[in-house]
Amino acid sequence: MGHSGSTKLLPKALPCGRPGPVRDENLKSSQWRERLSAFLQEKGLKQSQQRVQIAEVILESSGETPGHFGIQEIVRLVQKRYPGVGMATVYRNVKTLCDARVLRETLTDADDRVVYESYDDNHHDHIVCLDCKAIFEFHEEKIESLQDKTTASMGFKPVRHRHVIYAKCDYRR
Amino acid sequence: MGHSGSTKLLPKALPCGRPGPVRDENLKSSQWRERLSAFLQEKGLKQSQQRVQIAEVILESSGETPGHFGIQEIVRLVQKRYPGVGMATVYRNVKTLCDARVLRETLTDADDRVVYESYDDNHHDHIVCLDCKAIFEFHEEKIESLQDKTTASMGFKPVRHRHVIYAKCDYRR
DNA sequence: ATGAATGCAAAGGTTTTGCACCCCC
DNA sequence: GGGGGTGCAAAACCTTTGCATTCAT
Repeated sequence: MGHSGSTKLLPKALPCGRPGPVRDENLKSSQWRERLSAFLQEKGLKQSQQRVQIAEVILESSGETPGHFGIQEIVRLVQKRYPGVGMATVYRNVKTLCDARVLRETLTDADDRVVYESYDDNHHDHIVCLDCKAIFEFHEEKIESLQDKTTASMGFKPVRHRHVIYAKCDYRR
Repeated sequence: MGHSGSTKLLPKALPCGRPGPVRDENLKSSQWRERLSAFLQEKGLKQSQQRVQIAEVILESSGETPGHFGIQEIVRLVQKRYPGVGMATVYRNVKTLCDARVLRETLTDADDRVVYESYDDNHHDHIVCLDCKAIFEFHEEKIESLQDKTTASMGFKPVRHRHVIYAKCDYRR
């Protein structure tokens, strides 16, 4: 469908009336294609049609929950647009796309499932709306630094973290 | 084994030399038994042997990783001490025990698996050691309040959160 | 040409379900 | 006695693997 290298996904209204989550950090079409291409070349892997198609579906699907997908959801979307692509291929390639830093495996949603999102060079954490399941992003530098401080004080070097806030929506009531 | 209603689990040293995680907030034997009993009564559920046995195994297993278990691990431990208890029973009851606030479903570990821990009336978050997989707990009030502030500023009411820091251990090097 | 990638189907693993039997209340 | 609970086995799911075939280089 009419997906250009859309960087900005429109904040379509949610059922509760709130503007949908905005994600304007999505890699541009040119960016991820190049990044993927370079990665595959470097690793001596092949640039198969399917790999690109899978990335396309995830990174350039407009509507819906912008940018956050479970694997089964990805399988469905891919097979809808490109029937014939096998499930195993999707599973194998989602991993590859993560290695290529085109996708990122991220928070587990309210039901503890792994979710994939467009790789974002800027770190962010998530707020999950318990009313409508939409996933929002936030970044609070003060939390980040307190976190590092706390970790260090316990004798650890922080590597990565997962900070998800599950919340109710003010709009709903 | 010699498990009394041990409240304090000894900080057995980890492979890296660090004292193991301490958890002195475990519900005392009398506490959880009472809490479970009350819950079951209130809900019109029955006080089956298995329910108590499962809780016992989880809440009063000394040694090992104090207080943090995956379901399969729970199944194994329960069946070791009480052979004959069916797997389905364990699955069903772990859920019940969570409802009863005797257990809590908590962070997903480094491999994104759900982990259960003794219900703790005081909130805490987790640091997972990427070197030895041990799970530590922390609580930083300043992070908590910033978190609430951020959530509110985005128009949400925080309900719960999951904050896990994956880190490398200073002891190891 | 040739090694990688794919699609399919089978295997593996985990969690849920259906049902006859059992046992708390 | 009756309704929830249990154990077992089957079913449902989800993810990985093996292998013959196809494809990119």
